[in-house]
Amino acid sequence: MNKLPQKTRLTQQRKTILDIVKSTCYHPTAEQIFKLVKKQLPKISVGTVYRNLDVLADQKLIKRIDIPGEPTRFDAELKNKAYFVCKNKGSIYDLKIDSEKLKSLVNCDCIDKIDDFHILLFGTSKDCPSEKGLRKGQLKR
Amino acid sequence: MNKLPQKTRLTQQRKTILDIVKSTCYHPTAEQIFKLVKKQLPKISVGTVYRNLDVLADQKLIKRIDIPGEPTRFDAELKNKAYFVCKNKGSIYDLKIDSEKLKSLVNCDCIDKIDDFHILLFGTSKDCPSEKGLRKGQLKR
DNA sequence: GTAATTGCAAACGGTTTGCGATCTC
DNA sequence: GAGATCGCAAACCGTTTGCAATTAC
Repeated sequence: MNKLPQKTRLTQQRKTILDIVKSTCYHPTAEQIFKLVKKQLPKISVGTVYRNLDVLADQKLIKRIDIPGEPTRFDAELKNKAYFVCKNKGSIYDLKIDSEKLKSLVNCDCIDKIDDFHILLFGTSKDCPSEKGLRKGQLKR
Repeated sequence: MNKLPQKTRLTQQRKTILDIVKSTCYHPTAEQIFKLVKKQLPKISVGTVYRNLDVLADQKLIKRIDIPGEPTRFDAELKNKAYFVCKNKGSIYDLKIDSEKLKSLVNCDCIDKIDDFHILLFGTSKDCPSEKGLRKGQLKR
């Protein structure tokens, strides 16, 4: 939610960062993105990554996923309305939630307008990944 | 989610911290709690506050409220299932949400069991506090 | 008595920022 | 050329931690 400049530019760095977020099926952290970009642009610095993620998020090209106690992750799939975090392995599954139905669950006359929501569910998944394999939404640690 | 000791003790510090969280109608941060406790126990240190908040949260006597980009807040009202964050003034309103209805909104066969959820709604409140007054749920900044 | 807890202070980790140099439009 | 962005490194800020001293049970 910073002030964007009047005209943003499509630099190599910004393009590469966006491509990486778009192409990963899991939801990488800034640190992970940094490492991945570095393979293509070895001179890039963390600051640049954070600044670009800020810009891209302000432009609504990507979305932040804030999980308490973990570094922020990023998602280029904007239609994901919620995330399910499996306790066992730290996997994250994307959930689509009907915004209108959700709003109807909320009873509070103090609310004028709901612009956005941030929903995390915690629990265990049925087919919880074994030690061996990595699955969609799972971070290597 | 740390390992609690076999027997926890009710120290002056822990009692005071719990009392403060229970008695405030807004949702204080660790820092704010620290300042308030200090009035009663001038020698207390931040570390003690954080450690006690951890213990109390593990004992389910209080609840964390994690709002992206802000320090963690604490709530002694455990029945609050969600929070509404007013963008204009940073006010937080407590919401009760029907857990079962919420779960029915989620369509994902990967989920085995939902233990907990964490819901934040962002928007504007009808009677948004003016510059003059402070209201329930609002932090002085 | 002994395990839990404290105060202190230093360290941590993710993120931000100020700067002069370098790009993009 | 002007403004946006970069790389670098230091700073930031909320939180955690190691340790010797103290306290609750």
